[in-house]
Amino acid sequence: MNEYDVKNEVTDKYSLRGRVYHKIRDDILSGKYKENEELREITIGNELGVSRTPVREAFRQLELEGLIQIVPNKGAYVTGITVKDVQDIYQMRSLLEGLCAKWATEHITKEQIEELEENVYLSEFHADKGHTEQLAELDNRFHEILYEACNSKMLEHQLRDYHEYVLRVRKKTLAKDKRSHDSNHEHKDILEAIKEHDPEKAERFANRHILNAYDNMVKNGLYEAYQ
Amino acid sequence: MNEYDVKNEVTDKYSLRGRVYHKIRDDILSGKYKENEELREITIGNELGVSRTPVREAFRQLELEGLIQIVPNKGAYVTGITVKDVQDIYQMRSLLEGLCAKWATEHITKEQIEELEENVYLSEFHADKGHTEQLAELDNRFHEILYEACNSKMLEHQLRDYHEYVLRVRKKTLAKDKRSHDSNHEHKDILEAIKEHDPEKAERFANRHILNAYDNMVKNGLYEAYQ
DNA sequence: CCTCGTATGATTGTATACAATTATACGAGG
DNA sequence: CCTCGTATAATTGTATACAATCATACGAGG
Repeated sequence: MNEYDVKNEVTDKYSLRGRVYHKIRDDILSGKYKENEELREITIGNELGVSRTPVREAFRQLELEGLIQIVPNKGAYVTGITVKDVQDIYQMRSLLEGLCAKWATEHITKEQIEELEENVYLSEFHADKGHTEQLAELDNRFHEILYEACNSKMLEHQLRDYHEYVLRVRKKTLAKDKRSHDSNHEHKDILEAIKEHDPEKAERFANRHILNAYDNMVKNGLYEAYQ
Repeated sequence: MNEYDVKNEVTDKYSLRGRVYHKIRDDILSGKYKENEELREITIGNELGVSRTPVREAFRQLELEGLIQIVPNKGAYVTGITVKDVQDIYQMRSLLEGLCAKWATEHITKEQIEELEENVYLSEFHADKGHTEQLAELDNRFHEILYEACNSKMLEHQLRDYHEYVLRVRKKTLAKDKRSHDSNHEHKDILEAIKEHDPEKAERFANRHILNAYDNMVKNGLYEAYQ
């Protein structure tokens, strides 16, 4: 985790705006707010015990993300996230995670490779034991290392965004024992390709990895909440 | 242009926040604000004749885009955009524009195809005449149609973002007569693949199109402003 | 009964006041 | 001379007051 994110985390934790932002975001992603529902600044402010100012700032961010739509002088309306949105993001992520793995192959450090190796090793252990919480954390970290290693601020930023977007869905997916072993194996493949300095191979494995995660999700009907 | 964007345009035109947001954004992208420069709410507010409130809201959006970094209780610092950022975005765009063309092939309407045909035809004319303004507009529109046709809110949103990002650079690139003809030809190739209902072919052509645009930009050293 | 205009209330847009936090300067103590 | 702590100034964070805008209700006029 780099400096940028540490600071963002601080913001989110300690500022009202950050808390409001995440609260609304979660409520939209979790389906608490329905499509086209109108969000009133004062109502949400009262619910969270803050004034309109932090709520407004949170609205502006959510608008930019496309989660709500603001009509001037009128109101904020939930855009929400559909099954198709999740599906599309997985397709887009597949391509970009591939690019990330490719670039990471060319820029990764010794230390990062070692952390990936440790990560893969530990994941195997926790998968055997069925420790879903730790698995989710390790999976996060595996991808996070690649994001850092790809040496592209833009790609890193983008993939983190998508990653967060599908985090809820992904966590459920990994809860399935079978998938967690497959996922580990795919991580191992990506790591091997990186160690062999074969960027194209790493790209293909990473592509496949995301698509497999998506297929598994569909097969298990684990994204019904997003209808 | 869909309903969503019409409304956003209204926002940007008539609200102080929208104007402030675009002003700062342009100033960062054009290099007026240097890397790591501190942006003070009150200073910018005074410059634009508005209070801190709209400035703050604009800051929040810029932070989410990664153009500035906000340190709590301290200040906002310009992250800026480097040559490498532009380069990376072109690589990412290449993949996503490919995906967009692929999906567009599967969902495009008769009317959209007709508009593309008209677009390509008109572009040839303006390229001959050296009408750079119209060419830029037509090029925008060509990609815009594909974004609409791809039938994915997420991908559409993302590509519009990137497109805006590199707009300044791209406009300069098209000013070169040679490139504008090549670009038109590539547009024609994409359109033909779509008409043949060959998604993979459309994807490859779109991939190539963006990479060519990038290569041309590098070759002409047209992105020096972003050093 | 319908249409249009106006009045009224609700909501967002903006400005500003005040609180909290941070950085800096400066002096006491060692 | 250096270190540490405190006071002060500057800046952001938040709340609130007021302005502008929009939606609705209602009544006059046809």
